[in-house]
Amino acid sequence: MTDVLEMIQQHLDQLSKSERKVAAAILASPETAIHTSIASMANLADVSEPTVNRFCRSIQCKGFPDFKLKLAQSLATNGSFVRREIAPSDDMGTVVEKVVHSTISSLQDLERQIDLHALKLATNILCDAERIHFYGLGASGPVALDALNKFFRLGIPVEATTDYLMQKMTAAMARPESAFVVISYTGRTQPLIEVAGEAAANGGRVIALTTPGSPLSDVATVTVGIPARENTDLYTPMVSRLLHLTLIDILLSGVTLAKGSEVEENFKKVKGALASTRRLT
Amino acid sequence: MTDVLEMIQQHLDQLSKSERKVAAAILASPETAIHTSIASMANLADVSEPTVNRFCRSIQCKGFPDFKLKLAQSLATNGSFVRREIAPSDDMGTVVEKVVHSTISSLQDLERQIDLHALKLATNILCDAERIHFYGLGASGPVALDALNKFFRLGIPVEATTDYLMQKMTAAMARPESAFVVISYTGRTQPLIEVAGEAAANGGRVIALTTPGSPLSDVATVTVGIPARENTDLYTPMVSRLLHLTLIDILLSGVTLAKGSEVEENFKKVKGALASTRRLT
DNA sequence: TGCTATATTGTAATTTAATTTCAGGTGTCG
DNA sequence: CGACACCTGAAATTAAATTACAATATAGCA
Repeated sequence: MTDVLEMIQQHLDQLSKSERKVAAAILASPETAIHTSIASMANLADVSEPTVNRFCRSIQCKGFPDFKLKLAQSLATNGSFVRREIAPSDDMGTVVEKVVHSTISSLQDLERQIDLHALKLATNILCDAERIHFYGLGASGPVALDALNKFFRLGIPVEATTDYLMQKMTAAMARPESAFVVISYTGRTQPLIEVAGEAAANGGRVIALTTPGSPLSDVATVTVGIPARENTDLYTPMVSRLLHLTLIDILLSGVTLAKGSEVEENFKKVKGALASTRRLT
Repeated sequence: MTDVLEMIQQHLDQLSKSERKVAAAILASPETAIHTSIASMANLADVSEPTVNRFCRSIQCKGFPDFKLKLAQSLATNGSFVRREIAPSDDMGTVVEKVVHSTISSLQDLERQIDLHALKLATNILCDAERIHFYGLGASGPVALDALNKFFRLGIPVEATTDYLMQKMTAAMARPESAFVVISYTGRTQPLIEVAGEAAANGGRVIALTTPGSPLSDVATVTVGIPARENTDLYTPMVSRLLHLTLIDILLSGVTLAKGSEVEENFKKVKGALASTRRLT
């Protein structure tokens, strides 16, 4: 489902002056927009009724009623998961609710904002790679290790390096057949930028799992990620890893699909190997 | 917000015969109901237009348009996050959507099914602990390491052990002031059950992040987790770590709240230390 | 069984809302 | 400065929803 509010933002520059007035009025209070007729909507935006109608058409709706419907839907989906700070007075149930909802909200942001083209590029690089390196420092270290756990099932050599010196050494040996997935939430961690740059300079394909437009992003072949959210609150749960893990899930799913049957038997082998470590009762 | 579909079910016995026909038609395919006029709706239900209108009034709506709006909203909130398997024909956008929605759906399950009492107990154990150990093997290893990254800010000794022998050794030295967080999705990994049992036998407090009722759960002081979901699909993204990371977020939030101001300054120190590794441009 | 009272339903009229048409205006570019 | 394209809104048209009312069915009761 395509979100209407998003649609408005996207088409904002393609709208005429009066149509923009309508957009502004709706963005100012979407809740009211749902419950008013086209006439009062025209009043609120200080334009004529046909203009409101044209506005609806401009953002890919059949008409005003259709627009109201779509708006109601997107408010229903977006409104239910909000990011709220945890307060000292919260009980356990509230903490659970706030953490989970914040996480869901971030995932929704991810879905909306992710660059599909970049994702496709990254998938292609990973598919073609003869060897994959995952780099992470600090909080992103475990993310790299997790990626290792998932990707080694592809049946090609995969490494996760969380040690700066090891990263330097492996980056020095980069070749065009090597893919490097460099993980950093802010994309401003100096040592990581350095090794990513070296890997790229030596011919390696570098996929940055980071904030687009960040210094790390600049040295990478392709950047996969969404803008970092300012995070001033002490109690704010750290959703960055969650997002990166999900991105890695997405990349793995994409690669698995592309590689098809040759990978499936690897999955089965791994499942078999694990079975013997399990206790049934 | 009161759900319309729910409303229909509730008022079903208070509706007249023809109105029930309308209800049936709508429940049969709510999606169509949104996009049709009152006239065609009357046709579908084989009743007259005013009857459709009366039906809307009976279920606490102002009229047919209002009903359509409410219906659209409740469909948007309830139906939108479903777990769907990834198919070879999916394009990148669909893969993203399916992975993200599956993840969100799992998080919603977590919110609904989590045992708040167990969570509170676990938080208390962690608050009282003088030392915290995180144990994980295989895919849960990175989760343990991630927990380390988050919890060391509490200012007490924290360790993450992903090596079976190291786990055996540290478990042997367990004391009542030590808390052990043992992470396993299925709760059936034999070596982990063993070390968790040893830690408990030596007097340690053992928090199991795993499936309730599993063998690991049996040896633990308290179990935090939700039932494992059968996972037969090859392409199904692995959401278990996501859930465990979120649970750790929740635990940390709980402990941070309980400890209050003494922890806050630690957070600030950590932020300061990281700042110097960042590049601003 | 047959009658009345009440509730239910549909037809037609009315009202309301949304859309289209068209004319007047505004800005732009040669 | 004039011609063209493009906004914009007034008025007309069309479509949709609602109301009023009449017809029909249904239940209760003698």
